Amino acid sequence: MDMVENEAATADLELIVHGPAGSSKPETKLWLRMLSTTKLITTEIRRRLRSEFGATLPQFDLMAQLYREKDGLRLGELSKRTMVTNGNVTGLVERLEADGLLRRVTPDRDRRVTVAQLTPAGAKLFAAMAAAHEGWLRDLMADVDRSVVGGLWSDIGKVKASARNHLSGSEFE
Amino acid sequence: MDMVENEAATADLELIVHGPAGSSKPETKLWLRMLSTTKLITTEIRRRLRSEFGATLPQFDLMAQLYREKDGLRLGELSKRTMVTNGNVTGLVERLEADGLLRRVTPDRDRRVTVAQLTPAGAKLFAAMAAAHEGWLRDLMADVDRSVVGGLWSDIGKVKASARNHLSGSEFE
DNA sequence: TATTGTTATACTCTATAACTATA
DNA sequence: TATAGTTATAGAGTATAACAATA
Repeated sequence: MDMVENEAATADLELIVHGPAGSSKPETKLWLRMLSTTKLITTEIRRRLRSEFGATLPQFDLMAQLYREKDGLRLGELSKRTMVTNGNVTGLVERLEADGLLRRVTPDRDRRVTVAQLTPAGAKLFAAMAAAHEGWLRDLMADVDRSVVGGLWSDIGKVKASARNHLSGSEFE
Repeated sequence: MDMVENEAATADLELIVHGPAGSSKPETKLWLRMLSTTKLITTEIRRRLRSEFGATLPQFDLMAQLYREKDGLRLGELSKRTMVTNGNVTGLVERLEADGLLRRVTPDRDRRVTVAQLTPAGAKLFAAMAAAHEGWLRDLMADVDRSVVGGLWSDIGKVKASARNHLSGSEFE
């Protein structure tokens, strides 16, 4: 990931919708800036998760939820927290279970329920991924902050100003 | 998309990596906030693009690039701008061409090159999508700004403060 | 030989809906 | 009847690498 490409891609995305820079509404500009930034970062994070840990971002998200809940979570709750549909949570969980990273348990009190929880191997792997992840972010944000964060700062100010015009009881400031 | 779910998802993502709120580094917090926000918005944008226009977000991105370049773009350039690999650009372009939204042309001066350009139908469809898109964003940002934008504002300030400690010649402010 | 695209492959994700078992 | 998950299906996206045509 290099600086030149970052800036090029950011500039492109700013201009996606309505041509010349500055012509979009503040909401749109903020959104495009966040979209380009998160795309740059997620692409790189995904690449590293895959090459170094054999994991995907959705899997990382799911494991993160379970890591915080030592007793595990029901699949429906996992679905809500990860914003992934029930049916697709089943598939995600199956792949992780096949790798020995989590297990599924059905409690006797309600046999409709399935609770997923990390195995020791899963918890260990997640801890390693999270640690690496933190370091990656520090580096990646350092790459993008000069070109993007300053712009975000400015865009957010405009969205806030714009929001004051049609929101009552604003919680800003 | 409702407010309660937005806030829940945001809160969850903030806590993904290191447990209690506030324990993560500023870069990580900003990143998690942007990730949760963009995920909420992209999910909804993708849903509406599909149901109202039969398009995907990558297709929208690609068409946006071509919309700005009436003479078209070489596939390699399209690949760079959309951050999609060459091989996958071929697939994207093929699907759009099959729908009559763009055409591929090979210039005589260099027969290795393929230039893609929107057809009139493609330009018309993109204009309609972009207009709708702008309205969707205004609504969606209004939904999330109270809970998220204020937090972004605060997080960015911390990243900037943190960056001042290891960047020379900062372009902030 | 280097460049531009294409093809091939394998997996994963996403969306939708029908279905099963349990309550 | 309602709820929790599972299964089925179809389409797209993503990553990698080998390949063909042209320069």
